[in-house]
Amino acid sequence: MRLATKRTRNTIQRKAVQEAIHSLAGQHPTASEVYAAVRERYPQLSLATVYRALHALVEQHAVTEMRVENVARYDIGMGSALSPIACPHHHIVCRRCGRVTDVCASAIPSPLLQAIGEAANGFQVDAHPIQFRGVCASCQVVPLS
Amino acid sequence: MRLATKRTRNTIQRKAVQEAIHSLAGQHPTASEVYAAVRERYPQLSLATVYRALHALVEQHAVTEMRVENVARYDIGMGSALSPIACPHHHIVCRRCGRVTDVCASAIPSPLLQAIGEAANGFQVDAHPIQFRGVCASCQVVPLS
DNA sequence: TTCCGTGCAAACGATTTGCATTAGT
DNA sequence: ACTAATGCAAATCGTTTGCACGGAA
Repeated sequence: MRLATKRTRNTIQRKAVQEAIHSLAGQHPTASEVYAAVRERYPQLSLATVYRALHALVEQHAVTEMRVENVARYDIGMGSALSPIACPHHHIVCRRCGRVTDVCASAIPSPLLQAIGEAANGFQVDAHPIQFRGVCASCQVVPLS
Repeated sequence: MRLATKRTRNTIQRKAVQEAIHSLAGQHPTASEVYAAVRERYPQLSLATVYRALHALVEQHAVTEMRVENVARYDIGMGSALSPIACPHHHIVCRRCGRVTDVCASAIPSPLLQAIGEAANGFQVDAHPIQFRGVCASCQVVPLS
């Protein structure tokens, strides 16, 4: 279990990770993808530091984390002005190519979520992010294997 | 990538795994939890075999697989008569304790899913399973850390 | 008699951590 | 100065795989 520490110092590495996340906004990069992006500018920066910076940024809500098929993916926090969807949103994962698309959270009426919560023994359901699966537009034209 | 093979032989190990899944129905056990259950009766059965059996059973739709926070969890296939919810259903994961609860899929109207798909550049959204997050009834009474 | 399935151990990919060192504050 | 953050390598966790053997078909 990762325990919340101060995490306050503004190091160049942390700034670099934040920049990378911004430059990859909407692409939901994995830690390794962030690492690759960061390395173009700071080749000495280590993967462990990327992980630690990502955790710090998640704690500060500057970055959001999601998990798809065993790997963590990241995106800019909802507060960020650079976000393609700078509001609460859901995620749709393509069952074929694995890409993640955002959808504004307003799509799902909250009475529906309450009903679902009651159907689940009194669960209090989060309004977002809800994770959907499906087939994205580009994969729909590809014949299945 | 795991390629689909014959997987036809009815070994005692495979039957043991299937029984374990049935005895743990509705609990969404991990592979290790299935392993522990199976070992009570067959102490020599290996973890690798549990994984292989689970994959085989998923292929045959006798078992369903889901992923929560980096680990695969399993449940009996929807066709099974022993299922507490023997129909298409969604999953709600408790953000505090991690437990997974099923909710019948009929709760979400399909026009809504279509609208969501269109909002996501023409995604074709699966009717189930949709993964929700929230706080389960028992965790709601526990004060946050 | 085929080969598929098993058990074991080693390999794997993603993530975390211990430790000595560096660098924000 | 104080101490959080870094870089490296080793450790950990869940899962998969190579290989020789055993048991369904």
